[in-house]
Amino acid sequence: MIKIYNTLSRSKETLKPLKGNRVKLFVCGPTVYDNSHIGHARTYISFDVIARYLKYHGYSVFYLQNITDIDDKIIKRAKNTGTDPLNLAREFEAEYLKDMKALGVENVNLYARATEHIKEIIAQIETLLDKGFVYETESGVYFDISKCPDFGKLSNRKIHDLNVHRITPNTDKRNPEDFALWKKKDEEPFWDSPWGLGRPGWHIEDTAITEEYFGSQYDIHGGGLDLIFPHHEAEIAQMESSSGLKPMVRYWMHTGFLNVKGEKMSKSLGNFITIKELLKEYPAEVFRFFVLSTHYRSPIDFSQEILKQSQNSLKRIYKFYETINELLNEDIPKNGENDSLYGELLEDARSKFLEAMDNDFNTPDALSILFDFVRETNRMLKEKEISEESLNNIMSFLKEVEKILGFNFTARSKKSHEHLEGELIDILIDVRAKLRERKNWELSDEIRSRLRDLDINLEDK
RNA sequence: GCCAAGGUAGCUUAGCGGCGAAGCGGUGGACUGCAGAUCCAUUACACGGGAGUUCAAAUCUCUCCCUUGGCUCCA
Repeated sequence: MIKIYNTLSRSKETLKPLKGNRVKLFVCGPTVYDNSHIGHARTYISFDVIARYLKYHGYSVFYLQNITDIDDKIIKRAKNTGTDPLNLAREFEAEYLKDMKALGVENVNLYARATEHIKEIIAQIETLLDKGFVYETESGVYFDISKCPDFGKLSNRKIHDLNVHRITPNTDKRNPEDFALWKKKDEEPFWDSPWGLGRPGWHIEDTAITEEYFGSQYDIHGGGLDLIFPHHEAEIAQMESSSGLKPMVRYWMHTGFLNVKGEKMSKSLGNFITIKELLKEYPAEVFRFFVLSTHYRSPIDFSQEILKQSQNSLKRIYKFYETINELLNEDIPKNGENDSLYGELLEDARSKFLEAMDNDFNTPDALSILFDFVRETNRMLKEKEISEESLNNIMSFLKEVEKILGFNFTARSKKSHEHLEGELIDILIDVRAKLRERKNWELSDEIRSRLRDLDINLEDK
């Protein structure tokens, strides 16, 4: 039984999908006007593991993500760089997908672009107009928040609390809190609509897209903590008003921020590190470990030092994998008298590991159980002979773990043996040079002749 | 002002009513020709301050302090 912390109820609830074992998961995707930073990566890695675990648990997951490819920021950036907004969006969408691939985020079934769902967006706005929840002005179409008494239920806000504004509200709205569904624009990029040329507001694309692929009600909606208000609040207002069905989403999940020196990492603060920059210095799995060593809802503070710690911690698990792997290549008995001892240890670890994951995807807890298992097994290996069967069982558990958490122990072992040839030869050459300095001709000649056997010819000047 | 998240050993974090947690780091030891890995031990008076509830509180209540975020675009 999986428990999920639901932002809406502020408590953990047992996951019960709307239909059988099918889970419809939607996570807000990026606005593609620039390279993504590691704060975004934190969120997408978190949901990657969530999707992985749901699948492991036997759910059939439809993981949908939108791509915001039309937006003021995109247009502004395009203007500044003298490019076409939609081309710019395509370019950074490709970069985003590359970044995700590099991070091992690979469980999204469908990416849906806002600009390819203009028809659905318009249809939804029309429904809302017919039902009287929205109104048209000279500048666009707006949602009338006063028609939606439970607006604010996700962020625990009352409409009358929303009277502090740091920017001057657009004056042709009825209430300052009303938000745009359609912005009338006579400048490209624009689309034709019943209200003239223009482009969609930010919130409407998500509900139009989810309605198209999921229907008006679905299981899980995720995103960063910063989207709760106003974005997700607006989504609820749009979808529940348009369909008349509540709730639009059964479980709202929000990831905590990634901070740097206690401050939120964000584009506007300029304190961000892009995913590409990060991956130049550290392997993706180190960052993944760093993300998973904190619960997805907690804030996480980024620094080089902590990443170094993560790297060391992860090494411990990798070493353990290698130990098991090496033992498997040795000549050992198929079965042994200690099988039940090893089996007990393993089953205990496995059930606790899964229990931790069941509990709102508590990856730090799960990792700590894994470390316990590593230590205890290492200890037992020193004293009790292990059999092939026990080793195989441990190995299959490690494979489960790597699949759930998205690590790749095997590839890592391989990687360390690739592209190594040249460097190994350099070492031999260096050592041989030192031997020759000491006039140890016998050993240096042996190195040369054995390399020649491998078709590698060294010629001394 | 209003909402939200957080303050747990040197560091990063689990735990969220009752057996003094995990990893990293430090120190000592075992094993090694040496190193590494591994194991053992140890280091850590652990729970922001104060009051209360309870047989029992890091865990519940109240209050105060500190940090961060949202109320504007934001994963």
